Amino acid sequence: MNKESKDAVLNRYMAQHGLKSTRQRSLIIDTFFSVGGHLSVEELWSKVREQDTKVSVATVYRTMKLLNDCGLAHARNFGDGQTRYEAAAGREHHDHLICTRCGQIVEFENDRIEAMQDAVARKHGFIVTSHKMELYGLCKDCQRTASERKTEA
Amino acid sequence: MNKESKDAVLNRYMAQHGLKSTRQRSLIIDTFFSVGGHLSVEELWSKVREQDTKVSVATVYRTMKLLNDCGLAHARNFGDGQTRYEAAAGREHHDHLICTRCGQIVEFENDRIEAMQDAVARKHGFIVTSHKMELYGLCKDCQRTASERKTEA
DNA sequence: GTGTCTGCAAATCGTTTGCATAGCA
DNA sequence: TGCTATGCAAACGATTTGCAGACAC
Repeated sequence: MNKESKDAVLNRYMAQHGLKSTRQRSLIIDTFFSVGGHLSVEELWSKVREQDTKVSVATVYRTMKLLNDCGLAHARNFGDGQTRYEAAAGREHHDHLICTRCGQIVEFENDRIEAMQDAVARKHGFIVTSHKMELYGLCKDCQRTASERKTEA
Repeated sequence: MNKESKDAVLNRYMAQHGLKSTRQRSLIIDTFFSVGGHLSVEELWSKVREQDTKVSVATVYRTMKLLNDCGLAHARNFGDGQTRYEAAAGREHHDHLICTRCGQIVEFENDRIEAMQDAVARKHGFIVTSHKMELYGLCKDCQRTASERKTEA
């Protein structure tokens, strides 16, 4: 059903904007949703080229912008210099835990933090429309690696 | 006294790394700390050039990287495509409220949110070393502007 | 002196765009 | 047919780098 509503959103959006469905677009979109995670355009492009060598980066950029505009994907920026996209259809808002050693990204959500953010904003006269919260640190595995290294040294 | 410790940190860092104090570096650093706020390299460069027309952007980039490395400045990324720097010496950790209409940036800190972030991370096996939290929305003035517009329309 | 800086311009990196051609409806 | 999409390569904006001369110590 998630699948259906995704296609529905996409079809409606494309119809409303006079956009056409093409082989490349479908391939890119299918690949994006089937791979999942937080993909950079570069990564997605290489996945797509496993199916069709001729697709250009430009098309991947254009398609991801389209998915972002119709709300099916969210552009994210984790400080590594490239934009990453994540699937957004019917998903709750969430934030990220990022391991600075291995790059693993874990999603989480916490209503109490969100409520407190609103409270802080209100105190400063702001009305919050969106926010970004990223926690950087070491995941369980990398903590172990780090302590092993210390022991070895 | 803040000034003294800043210079102390800088001098120690420069001595340890065999770096030299130059006219341009001093000018850039002084300008950065005296202007304050969240400066892009471009903005800082233009301020610096009011004093010395000959300074190149490259030097400003190199100097800000230096300040960042020795911990006196923090690089920030508010999604407008350019890196912004803020003074960091002896300041508490804080987060940002950003007005999406006028670009105003307000700093705030909230220990309870930070505590909850740590708790969430722990639940996922992470140890947090740093984080980024930005709340985007409308500041008081821009809310008024927005509602006036609605009234006019 | 000698090794670090600086300015300049060229290079890079991620991303966007113009244009002629290919493709969907 | 008519209009959108694609691929390509050139254009972009922010940032970095190689190099020869300038400067600090």
